[in-house]
Amino acid sequence: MADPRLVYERLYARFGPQHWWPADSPFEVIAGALLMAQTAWRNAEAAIANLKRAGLFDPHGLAKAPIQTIRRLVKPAGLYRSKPRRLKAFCEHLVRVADGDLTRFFARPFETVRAELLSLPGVGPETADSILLYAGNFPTFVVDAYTIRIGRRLGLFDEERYGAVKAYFESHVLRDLALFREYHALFVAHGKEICRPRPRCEACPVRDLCAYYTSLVRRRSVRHAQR
DNA sequence: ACCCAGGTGGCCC
DNA sequence: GGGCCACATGGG
Repeated sequence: MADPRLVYERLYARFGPQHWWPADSPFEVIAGALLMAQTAWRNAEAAIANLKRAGLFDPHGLAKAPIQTIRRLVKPAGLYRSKPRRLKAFCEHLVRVADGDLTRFFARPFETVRAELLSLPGVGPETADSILLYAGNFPTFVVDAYTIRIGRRLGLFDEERYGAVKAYFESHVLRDLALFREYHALFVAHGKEICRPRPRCEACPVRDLCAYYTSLVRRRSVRHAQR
């Protein structure tokens, strides 16, 4: 079975450092995480740009702004009936518990912050962990659709449940902030370019480790032999 | 004209 | 716990 540390080395060698999360402040990481769900990143990016242009890109401002105003600005991110409310709800919460100060917000025990995030609307496990890892500097492993697809195809695990996949990486990879950040980012890079719904295995840097590819080749050679 | 994207919540069994 | 579905936009 493939070693997840070796997979990391290969992906890093192929794709290089990803400089993730793509944002210039912790608050932008959070806004991005909330607006990104089920949407191409460029659309979440456009929504953030609109908020910035409108001078409405800060916790206090968004906590006070009318939902209609936020809706108009974040429209390119889609799901406009839920995302504006999620963004506003987070900001209201942040203002309430930490006067809008993210440093204070994160200066509490990991489990406390994680449970709080999960209680907010639109914040599920992936969004919560992304925020904790990339904005809060907590070494917690982020699992997304790419992580599950790639891990399953490689044969690392046969699991789809968020907690189970997260536990797999946290027990098989050294718990390190920079490493966890880079690993997740590399999964996304690999998933976007290679390990897609229709995979491009010819260009895959880990295909020799991959259970999916191995069985693909086996089927192919059987068919060839039958001719 | 489809299919897809770095999910989440609601509802049912 | 699992299975299914709606949600909305913009790009391939």
